[in-house]
Amino acid sequence: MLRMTKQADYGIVLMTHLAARAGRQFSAPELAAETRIPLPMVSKILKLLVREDLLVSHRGVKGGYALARAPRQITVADLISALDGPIAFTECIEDTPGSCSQEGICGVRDNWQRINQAVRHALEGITLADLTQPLASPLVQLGSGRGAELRA
Amino acid sequence: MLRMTKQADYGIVLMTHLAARAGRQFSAPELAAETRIPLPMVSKILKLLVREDLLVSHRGVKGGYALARAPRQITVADLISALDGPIAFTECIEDTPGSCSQEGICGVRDNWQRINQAVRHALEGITLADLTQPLASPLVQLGSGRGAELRA
DNA sequence: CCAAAACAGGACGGTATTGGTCCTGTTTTG
DNA sequence: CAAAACAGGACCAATACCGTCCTGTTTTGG
Ligand code: FES
Ligand code: FES
Repeated sequence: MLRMTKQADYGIVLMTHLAARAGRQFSAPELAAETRIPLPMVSKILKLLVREDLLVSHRGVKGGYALARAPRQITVADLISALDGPIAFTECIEDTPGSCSQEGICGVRDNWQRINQAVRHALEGITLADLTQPLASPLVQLGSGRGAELRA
Repeated sequence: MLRMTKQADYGIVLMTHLAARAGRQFSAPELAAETRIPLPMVSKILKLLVREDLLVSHRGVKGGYALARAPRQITVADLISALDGPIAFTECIEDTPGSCSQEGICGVRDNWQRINQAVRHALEGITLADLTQPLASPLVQLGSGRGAELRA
């Protein structure tokens, strides 16, 4: 089906929520209530995002989470990498040779890179700031944005 | 980890192999031998690709498979859709309302589309023809025009 | 100084999806 | 009519994911 994990999905919802109300600080229970995402999940996800330096946390009774950078400087690619691990869309991207049995005879090796780049590039082209804007011209910042250049 | 399934991975290898030697017809055992992919898998995948009209098959003793269209008209997106199902990168793309619990309060709804489009677009931008070319300047054939702005 | 609220960091099991094999047809060649 | 190859599924084993829970540690404020 080719989809990202629910963790990343949730993560984007949470971060968007946070970005739309930037400045303030939100606790996990608070975010869970507002997004209707089960609290344990919210908690788990936020913790991961802190470790990846996309959020900063404040402990204690009046604790909570806030964005670590400006919305414009957090991309969807960042979020997905943080929550689902590196964007290794195809199998043979590891730079370590020998990891793939094909290697010697494989005619696509280099092309995997190409595909990975394309996807990564597309995801890097979308920031949290973009996601908070209600998308004025419907779906058409694509051609002008990243990703199109891949094609020529 | 965000990767496509092995089926799609294999599929791309197989199709690239086929595209590089277009015109001819290859049997499943033949392809299995040349790509070192287990025969049952090869068979399974090729059958799927036939159903999706990306390959044409010929039965009988001297049977085999050949591309259904020109390499330039088969995109990586086609292959992935055929083998892994529709590219529904995020959860809430179904146009049928009610499929998501968030719906009412969700501020990202429209943005899922944006993300999906970006990924799909990127994958539609790569054709089999591209994959058969050994990619001259390493990963930098981005702006069709030779070595202009890349720099850095 | 202590209790409550919130973050930190893992461990854990149930479930869905995938990867891979195999079996039983049907079509074609010679 | 036998062999080679495609067609179409059924079928498990392993894996990854989703979601929960438990045991700390830090901060607030009475
Ligand atoms: S498939 Fe692994 S190197 Fe090509
Ligand atoms: S998350 Fe489903 S509609 Fe927004």
